[in-house]
Parts: sequence; C-alpha cells; structure tokens
Amino acid sequence: MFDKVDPRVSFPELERQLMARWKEEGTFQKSLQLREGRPRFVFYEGPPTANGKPATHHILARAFKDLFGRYKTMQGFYVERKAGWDTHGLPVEIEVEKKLNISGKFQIENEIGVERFNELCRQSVYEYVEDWRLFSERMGFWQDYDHAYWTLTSDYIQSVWWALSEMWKQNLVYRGFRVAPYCSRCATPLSSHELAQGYRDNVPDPSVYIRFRLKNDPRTSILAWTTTPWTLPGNVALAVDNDIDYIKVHEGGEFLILAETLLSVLKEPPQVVERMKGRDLLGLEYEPLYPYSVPEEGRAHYVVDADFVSTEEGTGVVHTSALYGVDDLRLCQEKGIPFKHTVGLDGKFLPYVEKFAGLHVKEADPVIIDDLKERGLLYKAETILHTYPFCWRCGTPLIYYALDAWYIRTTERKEQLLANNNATNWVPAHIKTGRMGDWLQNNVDWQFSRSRYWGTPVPIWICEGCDEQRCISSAAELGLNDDVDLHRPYIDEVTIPCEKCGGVMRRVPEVMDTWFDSGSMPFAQRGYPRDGKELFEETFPADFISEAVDQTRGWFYTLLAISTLLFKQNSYRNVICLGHVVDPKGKKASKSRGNVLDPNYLFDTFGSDAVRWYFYTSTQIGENYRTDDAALRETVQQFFIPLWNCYTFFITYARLDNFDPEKAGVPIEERHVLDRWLLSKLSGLVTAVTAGLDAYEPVEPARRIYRFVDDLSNWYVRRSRRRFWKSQSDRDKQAAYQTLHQALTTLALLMGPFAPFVADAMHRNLSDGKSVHLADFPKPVAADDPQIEADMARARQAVEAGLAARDAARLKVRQPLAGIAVLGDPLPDDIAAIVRDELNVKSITFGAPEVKLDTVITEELKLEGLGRELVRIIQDRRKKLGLNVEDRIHTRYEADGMLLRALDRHCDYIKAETLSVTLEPGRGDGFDGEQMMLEGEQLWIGLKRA
RNA sequence: GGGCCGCUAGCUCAACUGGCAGAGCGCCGUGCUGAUAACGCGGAGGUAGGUGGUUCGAGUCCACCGCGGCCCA
Repeated sequence: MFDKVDPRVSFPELERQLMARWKEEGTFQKSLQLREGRPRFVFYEGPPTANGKPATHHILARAFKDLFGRYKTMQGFYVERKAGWDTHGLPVEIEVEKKLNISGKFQIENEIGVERFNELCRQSVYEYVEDWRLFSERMGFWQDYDHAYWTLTSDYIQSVWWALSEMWKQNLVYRGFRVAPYCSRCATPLSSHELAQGYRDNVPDPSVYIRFRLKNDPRTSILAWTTTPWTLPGNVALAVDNDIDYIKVHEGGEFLILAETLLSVLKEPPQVVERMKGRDLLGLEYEPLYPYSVPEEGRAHYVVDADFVSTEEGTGVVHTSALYGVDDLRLCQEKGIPFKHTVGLDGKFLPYVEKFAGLHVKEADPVIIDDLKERGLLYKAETILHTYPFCWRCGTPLIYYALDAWYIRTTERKEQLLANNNATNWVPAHIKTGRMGDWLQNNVDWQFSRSRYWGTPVPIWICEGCDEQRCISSAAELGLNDDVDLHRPYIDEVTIPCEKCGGVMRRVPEVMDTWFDSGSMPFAQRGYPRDGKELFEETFPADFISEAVDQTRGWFYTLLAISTLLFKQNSYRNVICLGHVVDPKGKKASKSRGNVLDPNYLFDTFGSDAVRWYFYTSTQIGENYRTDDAALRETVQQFFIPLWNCYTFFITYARLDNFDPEKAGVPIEERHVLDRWLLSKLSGLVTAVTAGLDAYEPVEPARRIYRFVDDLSNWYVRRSRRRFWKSQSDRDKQAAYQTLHQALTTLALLMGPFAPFVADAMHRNLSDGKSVHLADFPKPVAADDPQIEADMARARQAVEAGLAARDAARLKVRQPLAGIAVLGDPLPDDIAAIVRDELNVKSITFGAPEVKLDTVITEELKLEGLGRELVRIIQDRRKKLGLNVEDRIHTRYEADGMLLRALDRHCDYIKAETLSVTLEPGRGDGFDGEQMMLEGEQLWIGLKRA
C-alpha cells in the first residue's frame, strides 16, 4: 500500500526530511557497499579552497559531479567519492590578515610570528570546511566527507614533496628570477588581481634624462630617460632598436646621441653632426654611473638591441637595470649580461651601494638626481604625471623587483602535454583545441614557488658552504617522524649536513603554489608513494572530473602537467568544463554589485533539486548561467509541480483502488493506445537519457525528461483520468495503473542522479521503500512503437486545429457536435476516438481540404450539452463544499423546460459522473443548495453527503 | 594587445550537415475547470549585435567591428 502524499508539497521541507533519512540509514555508505567489488568509475574531487563561505556558483560544479557519481553508481560501478579540501594559499592568509587587522610580511613576521600566523590559518580553514560540508550535504552532494583529503596533512605534504623530487631527478626544476610588482613595506609580490586594484592616475614622478658617457669618447654621451632614478645604480646596459634612426647632436661643447624623432627633448635647437641606425650603436661601451651593479665577471655597460624600445616617449634609448623590470630581466638573460641586486627586500639600498645604503628607493630618488647633477651626468630633470600602481593594502608605491623563484621546466615536455590533452575528452569539445590547447601551445615554465607562509614548504635545501642543492622527498629523509608538522616555521629550523662539503644545508624560504597541491591529488590523496600504492594505481587516471572554465589554467592544467611529468599520461579521461553563474544581465555575480544569490535562500525557497535541475537544463555546457529568482520559480512551477501532481494523482487513486503493482501485468499489446503510446515514449526516454549521460552530455537528457513529464501530465494523465475513476476494476483500469506506475517509477529512477531528493521520495513510495540511489538505472522497456508516436502526434495536431475551429465558431467544447472533418490520412480508430472525445464530436472524417466543423446543434446534442453543464455545476458545488473526490452524495434539483428534460434524459450519466447515489427533484432538508441561471433558465441544485 | 566562448521575441533558451526562424515564461484576448501552484485556443512581439563577402539560397560559412564572459600579456 502506498503512503498518502500531500499534493501541496514543500520541496525544501521534503528535502530536509530525506537528508535526515539518508543520514540515519547511511544511504550513501550503503550505495557504496552495494557496488563493492564491481568495476570502478573513478571520480576526482577538485578541492575547493576552504576559505570563505560557499556561494551559489559553488552549487554548479558540485551538481554535475554529483550527477555522474549517482548515475554511475546506479549503472553498477563502484564510485568512490573522496571529498577534498584545498587548505593552503594566499586567500587563506589574506583572510587571517583581515581578521587580525594586519597586512604584509613585517607584521606577520615581527608582530604575530609565523608560528601563530600559520596556526590561525589552520584554524580558519577548519572553520570554513565545516560550512562547506553542511552546504554540500544540503545540496545533496554525496561525498565521503569523513575521509576527505586535506592538503595540509603531513601525509599529503610528503606526497607533494615526492612529486617535486621526481621532477628534480629528471632535472626539470631550476631556480631563477621573477620580476613582479612588489610592495616593499608588505615585503610581498602582488598578484595581477591585486595589482589591478591599486592603480592611481596623475601620480607625480621624476622624469630624468641621463648622460651615459662613452668609454672611448667621454665628450659623447648616450642620452637615456627614466622615471625611476633609483634603478640607475643598478644599470647594466642601454637598449636601442636596430631599425630606429638615431642622431648625434652638438650641444654645449659635448655630443649627445638619441632617437631622431625624439629630439624635442633637447634643451637647445639641435645641431646634428651624424646620423645612424640603432644597430650601428650596438656594442658601444659606456662609463657605468656607479660601480655597484655587476659581479666581477661578465661583460656589462654596453649598448644592446631590444624589441621593446619605443619612440613614444623618452629618448629611444632604454636604461636597463636587470632586476627591476620584466623586459630588463628578460633582455639581460638573453644577452648574458651579469647583474646583482642593489636594493634589498625592504626596498632599501644594500650596504655595498655605499652612497645610498639604507635609503628607501623612493627617498633615494632626489638624492640620486642631485648626485648625478653634481657629477655632470644629469641632462635634464622634470616631473611627470602618470598612472602608477600602489599597494592595495597599505598604499605604498609598488616597484618592479626580481625575486628568487623556482621553476619547473614544463616547456621541455610541451609536446607530451599537448598529446595527453589531445587524448582527453573535453565537454564542450572546443576547449581541447581552443582555450586549453592554446594555453599549452604558449606554455611557459611553471613558477611554482611563493614567498609566503601558509603552504607546502618547498622541499629544497641549499648548502651554506658550497651552494649544493638537494630536493627532499619525505620527512624520513630529514630524520623526522611522519606525524610532525611540516609547515613553517618548524621546517625552517631543520638543517641537514651537506653530502658534498659537510656544511650546513638550509631550506629555501618559499612555500609551494597551492595549485601544485591540488594538482597532486591523484596520488597525494592516498599518501602515495609511502602509502596507498595499490589504491592509487587502481584509481588512476580518473574517468571523470568537472569544474568551471577558469580551471583550464588552474586545476585542469596542474593535474595534466604533474601527471604528464610523473606518469606520462593525463590524470583524467573525461572532463566537463562549465561556465559561470552570472546575473540576468550577464554580469558576474559579486558582492559589490549586489547581484549575488544566497544559496541558502535558494535552497529554502525552491529546494536544492530545483537549483540543480536549473543548472542541468538551463543552457549548454560551457555557457554562463543567467540566474535569478524567476528562473528558479519557473523551474519549480513548470517541472516539479506538474511532476508531483502526476505522482499524487497516481497515489490518490491507487490507494482508493488498492492497486497492487506486484500483480501480473496486462500484456502491452492488450493495453489502451494511450498506455502503449506512453510506454513507447518512456522507452525512448530511457535510451536517450542513458546515451546522453554516457557521452557526458547531460543537458539534453534532462530536457527530455522535462518534455516527458509535460507529455505525461498534459496528455497521458489528462486523457486517462476517466480510466482511473471508473468504478469497475476491469482490465483496462489495471493496465492504466500499471502503465502510470511504470512510468512514474522509471521516471524516478531516471531522475535519481539529477534530482536526488524528489526522485527518492517518489521511488521509495512507488516501489519497495528502498532508496532510488540503491537501485539500478533503468533499461529501455521493449515498447518502442514509432507508428503510435507518429499517429499520436498527428492526433494532437488535429485536436489543436479542431479546438481553434471551435473557438472561431464560438462553440464551447462542452457542447457536443455531430462531427468534424480534418486534414490528412485516417488515424486508427482508437486514436481517432481520443480526438473525438477531446473535441467532443460524434464523428470525425479525414482527408478534408481544410478543418471543418459541423455546427448544427440538434435538440439531442443540446440536451447532451446541458447534461454536461449540470455535471459541471454539481462538481463545482462538490468542490465548494470541500467534499473528497471519492465521497458519495445525494443530489436534489428544481428545474423545468430544457434543463428538466436534460436531467431526465441524462440522469444516469449525471449520477455516475458526480457520484450521486440519488438524483431527485425537490428541495430537501440538509441539502446545501444554490439558485442560479443556466442557459437562460432557473435552476436550483442541492447536495448532501451520502 | 592576444586567445576561446557567447550575442536569435520583453526575459530564458531551441533549431543534425547552409534550405519557409521556434518553444517556455511574461503580455493582450478568449475558452475551460474535480485539470494541478492548472490547462486549451487565438494574438501582438524578430533588420537573427553591426558592416561587408561567399552562395541559387546564410541565424548557420568567411572577414572586420561592437558588446558581455573567461583567460593570457
């Protein structure tokens, strides 16, 4: 017996009940146990950064991850779903800085201390992970949260170390410089995102023109321009463009060289004495402004060619200081020009730069200008206004500064990266050769170190004595136990003896890019290779992952890069790459715009099934989701409520009739044409949904389910209601129940992966009480009947045309008509009968040139129409009195004329339709009645419960 | 500055390889109602972001431009 179901369901409430049920019966664990020993379907969880509360866009990828986990489980696979948390990184640090109301390295190191700072980072992560778990469970994302991998554990860190050490062994790791925007007060480089936040316009800065005197002709100088005088002590070269025209001019007893188009910077009218191309200047040596900037060996202080020299400002000669400009560094590395820092990490000149030692670069600007002026090397000094970046945290002007950085030589394996990417199935397909392929084509070495605190420490130790480098692969290699905290600052204290010279080796100060952490998860989540060897091999590579499109440069790439370098293959076979959640205008959701949707509001208002369903059906994979309240409301009203109504319709009558789904089924070929039509549709649906999901294309399957529910509700159930109502329990009624029951149970199974709550509620009640998530995914029912589907489609077109014709003739459907002629070939009788009934005509003929109604209403037809009017009035009365559909009544009336004749003529029909035990004239005691007009005649109808 | 994706009715989205531009919602009218938070019928609403090109024929292919999104520099 089916449980009673409330037709006015609250989906959020239903979902909360099921969450409790799942927890209580351990449904997820059961679903795994059920498939133990079966072939695996391997899923990798891309760990969300445990920082900040989960938002609506986080539902998106999790909805797709969950969909395939549940689907493959129902298909009989063992789908381990190990949760994961990305726990390291700058976002966590910044969050803690905010809480402490501090910012930057000085405060972290000197006021808080790295030990306490990292402890607070750890705590912060734990807080957010709890939020994430609750959120994920609320949206029905089944994962093993109790055995999640955490990137901060010693096991995980050691796996990451191992990965790097393997690359080290392949000689793929090297140290280099990286020039980045840098805040000397916070002592930290800034990301491009941070940089973008700090630009200010109309910033005054010095604009100075400097003489670089030629070594073999001191009366001649090359004129160079800069807005950062503090970089001049670090000058190592001058750059010109080979093809630009330069001139040598005579001025004040000396000679100056500069680009011809820029001679307007000169103080006097130019007296040109010579013309040349940039290439003619190459190799000219000049006197260094200061003796500080280069190591002893190597050639510096001469003119080189560069491709970034412009003639839009300055002199057409670029002063080059290797470590304080992106282009400068690249140029010096290309040309092999030696260099060293003149400025420390605090932004102050280093002691050996004697003249300016200890001065901050910005303080030093005027001092340097004065010094050059005294020495006759300053040609001209002005002030300009330009756009310049400042630290978004503290407002300090940023400088470009080269920091030590560690790189992985991914460029050396570029072809393999491309090949492995090519072997991967991307959804949507264009990502493979488009965004991802393009990114790989333009691959640059992966700079994997970060000058921060809260992260996996870079496991490289360097000898103080002989500079020997060593990459560590485990705690044991350092003489540490596996369970010690491997984070900074503790790890910084660990020294090891140098095998080469016996000196002391110390760790480099950096931590690792967190993307290296998450990209290592295929093996690090197992603690591989120290642990989980077998498990790792069994679960590599993944069959499926899914994240949003911004991960092409993130997780999608680091998974690919690390596994290509370590295992020579990609770590995922299929990937669904999603778009973003945006507002109805297509704008990115952000707090400052005020267009963010609170996920809990959505869950509580529409239910998480509705939110998930919206994401599955709204648009093609890879596109953005223009999301608002109205979209979710439509999802509930258009899909979930009609679905639920079909379900409650079935339950209501099945309970009344004690329908037993176990009883032998009526053979399909003996069932009503509507049944055969619905089962054929159902069969096609199962096939299409399965095919779509197997191809990792879930949108069309979900849309087809939607269309099926529409057919079910607005055609099958609507046309079949009377078969469920009729009082005798014949074979046709049995077939109707069996058909609807099968359709609904199959629907629940198909929907299990998509809408896990509603589907489970339906499935438990419709079948054996067990969760839909423990069931097998349905196989197509052998009921395909293309002919019926085609005929029914034509029938529905005929109905549409007929109803339009009735409307045009102003003849209501309740009034029976003698006949209609429609276009096309004859339909089979049983289907034609549906058209007749739907159009309320006695006969239908085919092959007409146009749709034509027989509009003659005979008395016979009129009386029948009135009979139906009376039924409607009584039903309306029943409804107003709050009677249940199955309640029997007594009915009394007062009428005469046509109405009386109709009552008389169609007495049995009216009684049957309205469940009237009696239908008699005259007002009686206890009859709840009403006086009214019908078709111009007086009528009184009264009802009493029998 | 470069790459990828998108731009179709007021809104959200469809339309296999080039072949008569569609649905749902919303709006207007109308019908029906034991048909459900409904349903039916009719209607208004489109220079397919813009400009060129290829073609007998372009929403679809090509070029350029604009807007939005993501990423890179």
